[in-house]
Amino acid sequence: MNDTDPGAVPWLSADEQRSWRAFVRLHMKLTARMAADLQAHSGLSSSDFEVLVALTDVPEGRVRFQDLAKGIDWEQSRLSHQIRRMAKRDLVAREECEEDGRGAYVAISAHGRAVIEAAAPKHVATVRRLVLDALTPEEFAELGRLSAKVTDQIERTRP
Amino acid sequence: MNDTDPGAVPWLSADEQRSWRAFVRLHMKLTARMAADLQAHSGLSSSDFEVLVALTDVPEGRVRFQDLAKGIDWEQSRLSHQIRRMAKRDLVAREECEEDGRGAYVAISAHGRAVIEAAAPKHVATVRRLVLDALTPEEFAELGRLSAKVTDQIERTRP
DNA sequence: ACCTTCTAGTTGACGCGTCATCTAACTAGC
DNA sequence: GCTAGTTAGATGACGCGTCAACTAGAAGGT
Repeated sequence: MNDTDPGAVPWLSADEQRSWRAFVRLHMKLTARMAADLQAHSGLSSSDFEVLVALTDVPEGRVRFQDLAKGIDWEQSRLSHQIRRMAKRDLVAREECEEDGRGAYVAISAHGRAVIEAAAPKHVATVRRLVLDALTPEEFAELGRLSAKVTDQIERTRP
Repeated sequence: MNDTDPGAVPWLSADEQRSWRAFVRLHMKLTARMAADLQAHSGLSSSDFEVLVALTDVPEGRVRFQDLAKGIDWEQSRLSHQIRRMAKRDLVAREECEEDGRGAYVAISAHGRAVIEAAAPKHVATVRRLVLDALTPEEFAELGRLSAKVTDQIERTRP
């Protein structure tokens, strides 16, 4: 925990540390605010939102569990729990799968569709207000570019 | 959910959407990987780590609950739960506060100190490997600058 | 047909974070 | 001193996410 500790793995320089902390701080603040906003305006958690968006992205409004999990990069068990809770609130419904007796579809409900269609524009507005409006278009593009670059590195560096 | 929907709040352009999704994806991947890494190498959660870092940042190694909560920007109740769990694992200890009968200190234990001192260099190495190494110094500085800019905007825009 | 093996999804336990609520102790005004 | 209001922190309930079993159906070889 000491920068001058000899023989230690090099700590971050003051500049690096400042950048890193700014970055971490942004993560914290942004996720917290987006979640609060979504909850306040639409009664949805970020997870609810993510699932509903994925379901409205396919025309039929229903997807196999497995495919949905892959699509949003979730563990399958997490999805199972989430869908159970969402079904209880009538945002989605489980449906049997005729082709494969083990499988199941998760389908968006009419209510779920209404909720997500009301929530989405507010969500976009929040993204605009909190992020897009803070940056020039060039800066925002750069942020995206740098993000992609780091993500690539993360995926290249296998655990 | 439709870009061409007239009268709707403007959705993001294709470019904007690509940048935004890259950014969100980075958040997801990075937090997941960092947490997994920390857990694997040191048996600590990100929360554990954050608390221990805050505690080693003060020379006495003990801080009042309230101050600690403010320092790491946590809800007081969250901290209370977290400290209870950490105390059970002998990473920290509660200590009474003589000056204020309501108050309490949370103090890092010898074991906690050993754990964090082993964990910190590995954590820094991971940050370097996953993020710093993906970018030029200029790019990393730019990432920090943009992060700070957006964070400012978020804090300016009060909920 | 039978038996392994794989795959789809579920479930229960447990750690985590939030919210609302509670207790105890400090502070101010009288 | 007493009382009202505030502050420090704890606690219980509940939703969430992970991990490790577990169930049931599909596939493929014999």
